Amino acid sequence: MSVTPTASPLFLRENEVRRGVELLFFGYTRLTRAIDEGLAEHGLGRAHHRALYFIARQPDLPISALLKILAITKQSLGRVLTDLGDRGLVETRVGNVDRRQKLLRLTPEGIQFEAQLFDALRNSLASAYAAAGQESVTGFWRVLEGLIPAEDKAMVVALQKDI
Amino acid sequence: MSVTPTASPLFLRENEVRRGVELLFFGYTRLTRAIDEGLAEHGLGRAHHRALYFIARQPDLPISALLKILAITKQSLGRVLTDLGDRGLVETRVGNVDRRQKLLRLTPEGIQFEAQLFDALRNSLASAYAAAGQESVTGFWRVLEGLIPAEDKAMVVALQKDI
DNA sequence: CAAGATACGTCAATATGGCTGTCCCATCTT
DNA sequence: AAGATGGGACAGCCATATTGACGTATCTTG
Repeated sequence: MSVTPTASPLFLRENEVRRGVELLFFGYTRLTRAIDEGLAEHGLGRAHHRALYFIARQPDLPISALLKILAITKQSLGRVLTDLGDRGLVETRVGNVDRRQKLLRLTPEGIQFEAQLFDALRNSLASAYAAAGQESVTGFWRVLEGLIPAEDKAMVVALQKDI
Repeated sequence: MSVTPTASPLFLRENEVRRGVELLFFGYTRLTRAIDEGLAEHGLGRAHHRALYFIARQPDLPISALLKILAITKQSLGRVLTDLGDRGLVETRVGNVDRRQKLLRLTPEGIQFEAQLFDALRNSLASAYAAAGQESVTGFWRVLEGLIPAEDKAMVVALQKDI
């Protein structure tokens, strides 16, 4: 420990914080752009991909769970799910434990389409992982986890528990 | 080196890739939410903040440079800059080397407002950094840098060179 | 100097993805 | 039987992005 008194690290890191803000902005937006072309082929947008992605991740997800994940309104999600249903990418079945629920899953075409989009994400992320090295990947995850508020963390962990 | 042949790491990391996709999604969206309240007080949105942020970062930025950073159209940026100008947060001056250019900078009110928004970002990011530790922060940066296409990297480096 | 390229502004039309508020129905819980 | 919950649907609105076309001032170059 240094003898020199230092101000709280929380208030001494403007440069590091700006760097993080900028890298997050560029990294996130560039990653999402990787799939725009594939989406446009089906006349879909990024909102559709987000739904598709999380349905692929947790088949038989109830609508209420997807609403929590995406943190948008029922109406906004409704339009997206209608589009995906119309294109035969997503289907619903009645919940077996609670018949009010509709459980979402991808159709075979939906599975194939999501996999195609995921390939683009994998190409981008895997090459970033490879360039940075495994220790960096761990750090990448740790920092991002720290950005997720405590009340949302359980949701994210649930997505990843069955990996 | 293992004797067992392994497939290319670029195609064996579905779990790691999905984890990255999800953490980036939640981390990025939660970080951006941290400033919504402050923006709403002025009737502004996230698009305004992005402009404000990069103008704060590089005073006397020409409009063309901001267009490249944000990667949106002139028309979209035009509205944002009009709003910021109307509220007295941003001002322009004619370029001294090239009189066609308009150099953007924040007014004193703009500087103060940007700093207020930045405080919220700093709180979120600094606590994530602190929880993860410095080695993690380095990894976080490295992976995100790997997500930025080569043709955009110079732009990001330019932002950070004067840190 | 004339011609073309560049920086910026602006008009009109359009798309996407969010929002609020309200109301409804089916089903589960108590 | 009453209330809570899961989901759907209506209407209207807002923020942010798009394309294409055109105009003007200024810089660069043959």
